[in-house]
Amino acid sequence: MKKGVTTRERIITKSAELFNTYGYHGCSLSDIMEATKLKKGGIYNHFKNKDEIAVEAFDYNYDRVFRRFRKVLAEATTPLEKLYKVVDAYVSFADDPVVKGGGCPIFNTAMDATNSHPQLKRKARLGIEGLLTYIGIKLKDGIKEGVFRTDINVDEVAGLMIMTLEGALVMSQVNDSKEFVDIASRFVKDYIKNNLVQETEITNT
Amino acid sequence: MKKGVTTRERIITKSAELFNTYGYHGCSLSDIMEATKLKKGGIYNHFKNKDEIAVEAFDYNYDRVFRRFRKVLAEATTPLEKLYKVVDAYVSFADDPVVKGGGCPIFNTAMDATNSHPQLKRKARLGIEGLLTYIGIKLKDGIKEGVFRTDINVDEVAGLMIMTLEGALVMSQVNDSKEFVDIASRFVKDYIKNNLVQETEITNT
Amino acid sequence: MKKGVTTRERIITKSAELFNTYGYHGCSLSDIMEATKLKKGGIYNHFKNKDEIAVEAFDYNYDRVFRRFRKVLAEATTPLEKLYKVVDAYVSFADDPVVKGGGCPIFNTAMDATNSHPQLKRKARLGIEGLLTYIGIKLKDGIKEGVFRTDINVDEVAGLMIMTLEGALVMSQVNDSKEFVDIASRFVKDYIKNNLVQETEITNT
Amino acid sequence: MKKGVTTRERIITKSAELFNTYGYHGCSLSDIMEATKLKKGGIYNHFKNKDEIAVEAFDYNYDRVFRRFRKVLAEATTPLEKLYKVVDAYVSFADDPVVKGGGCPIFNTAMDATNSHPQLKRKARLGIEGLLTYIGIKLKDGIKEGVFRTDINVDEVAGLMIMTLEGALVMSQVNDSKEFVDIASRFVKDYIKNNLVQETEITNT
DNA sequence: GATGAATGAGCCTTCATTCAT
DNA sequence: GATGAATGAAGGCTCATTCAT
Repeated sequence: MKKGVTTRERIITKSAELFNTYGYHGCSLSDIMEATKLKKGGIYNHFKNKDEIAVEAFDYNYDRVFRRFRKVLAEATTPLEKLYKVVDAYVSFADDPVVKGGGCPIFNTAMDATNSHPQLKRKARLGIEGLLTYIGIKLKDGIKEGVFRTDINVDEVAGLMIMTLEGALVMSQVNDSKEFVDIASRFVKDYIKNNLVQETEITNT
Repeated sequence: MKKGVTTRERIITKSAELFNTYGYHGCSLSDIMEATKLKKGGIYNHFKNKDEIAVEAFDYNYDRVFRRFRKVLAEATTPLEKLYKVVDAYVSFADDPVVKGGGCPIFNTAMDATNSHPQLKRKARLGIEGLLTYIGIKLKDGIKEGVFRTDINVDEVAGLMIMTLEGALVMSQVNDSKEFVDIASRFVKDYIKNNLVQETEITNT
Repeated sequence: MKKGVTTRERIITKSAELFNTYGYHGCSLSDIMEATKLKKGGIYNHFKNKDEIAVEAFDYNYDRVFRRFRKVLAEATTPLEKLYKVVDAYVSFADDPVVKGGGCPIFNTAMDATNSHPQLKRKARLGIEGLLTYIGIKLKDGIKEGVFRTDINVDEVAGLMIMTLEGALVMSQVNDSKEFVDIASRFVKDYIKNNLVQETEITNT
Repeated sequence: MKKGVTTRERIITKSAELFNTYGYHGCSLSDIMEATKLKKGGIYNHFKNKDEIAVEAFDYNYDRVFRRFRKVLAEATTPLEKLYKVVDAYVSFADDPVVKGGGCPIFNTAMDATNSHPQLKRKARLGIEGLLTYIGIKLKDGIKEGVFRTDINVDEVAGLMIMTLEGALVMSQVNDSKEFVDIASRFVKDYIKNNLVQETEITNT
């Protein structure tokens, strides 16, 4: 309450950045110590081990991702706008990272943990399911409202959007350029417009 | 002399697997020792440090990726077939990994090294450029032969194919299922058919 | 807090002996571990690396040298007595080493570090300057009090005393005998008596 | 015979420099490998271990010291000149080291080996005895020829000359200046003139 | 006579963790 | 709730040495 954030939160915040930047094995407790200005004991007072920190840091980063989505989608009103904004949110990851280290922390963790940290892998998997669900809901809403075609495979479309935009993020990160996210953004938006949107009016006229 | 080369290759082969599986920081020299049945000194007789191993391991994996592409594309004759086979090659990464640990080692390295290993990051970037170039050539060949539309943006299309398929690979890995690569495969192939291929017959009639 | 200081001091004390005995490269952290009954981590809690230990160990030994000087000179009252006692202090280095390993730690470090450890070399140089200054002060005091001749070159005389006595210490050490320090002692004392002391009586008569 | 020097000699020459520069523990076989452009095996063909190299390197350096003495004394004819030249030889160690690393290799080894390498310590002791004997002979020759006083203690004088000049060398090395050897040189020469030379003529007249 | 390949022990340093204070 | 002090294991790397070729 003192400074608005508890020590525990500070540890999570800082290590969330570190884990997203360097990965689980690339980030040591000394790094966390330095970042939090705490000593070993101070950290272990709040967490029983590094894994626990990593797991909570993931949760924190996961939350940040969805905060970003909600924030970017806030002003959108129609399902189409909302879906466009989902794309914009992904683009924003490149301009203004949700967390230091860049990219999408969910995807970053997925790659980092797949073969080395079952617990984090599981979290990452659930995280991606979360993304799928989130986008899925936007799609379903649009279908319900008659904006999107009724024959679209929601899971597939959501999956395609995610893989394209996430893949683009990685490529942009390693390339130090926004080029690929921009390409992905345009492509996905075109795809939405051309393949998801009901062409009722146009056809009818 | 023969033996030295063999040992060196064994070190590279084994550590290529280890680095692809656990990442640079997640794979220790002890791991390499165990995998190669060598002692530390034996390893350091062939490489001056861990970085050198990692770099050569990347080169090895990079080569494996393109060997796979060439192998899968071997029987394809037309540019369209070739492009389809590029997709199939990516799908094959999920069925039968080019290297232990799964996924695409170029992409894996990209994520692993982005914030922690400039040299590997550069290699990964060049690796992705290699992928872009490779697919770009297939596209250009198709355009030249009149199979693909002349107005396609080669770089963009190549980029889109890669980001989609690579993204799908990561999602499949963390999900322990081929689901997403299959979706990506179908999608990309449809895209090729519907958006890249010249619609000569239709036009002709 | 008390305990930490104690441990830190123990590390310095013990490694001061080891460095003086075996030199920087001849003394390993394992040696320090054994001497301090600490594990590596325990040592690195107090020092960031071997160099830092070596530097502080030098400071400690430097201090011991001057403590010895002060102790031996404590009872001396006149400048002449004091200068004699400086010689005695050097002799005492052979009988009862200021620090395990024997000789003069300042000189030992000088030789050990000259070509391999710039930081320690600098410390050793400053250490020798300290010796020169210390003896220089005794000489100047004697001059001021009219005991020593006014025309003596203080720096030269101090330098000559040091080089002779230090050289003798090394020779005695390698020879396992006090022979050379005794020779040096007698010589330097004669030199003081015959060349530094004002011959007032003779002149007066 | 090929290049005038055998491989064995090259190993000794190079490692003699290295040992004099860095000391026994500060010089590794890798350093010797690099300096000799040989591989491990190539070195171990000629020496059974590092100690053997170090011992022979010492002998080589010892020889170089006496070669220098002989060279500098070559033109001297009278015992007095010869003794002066002994001093000059020592001074030359500072201007033009007998062996890379500087100083007097005998003294350097003495300090390096005293507490850590009995075999080398013994060699260094014998080396210093050699210096004592060498200077002793010059003194005895001078006494025999009536140039030096008959009552001088040959061993003591030789010892004093050595400790002073060697001590000065160390101080000059750590100080990166010739200052102290010059002081020592002047002092020892004065001492020779004033205390060793027979004052027959002066007294007689 | 030289190299190449390998080893076991040791180097300095950092790791994650514990626990008394 | 935080620190200080300690640990055992492991990190990457170099050591001196051996021996088949």
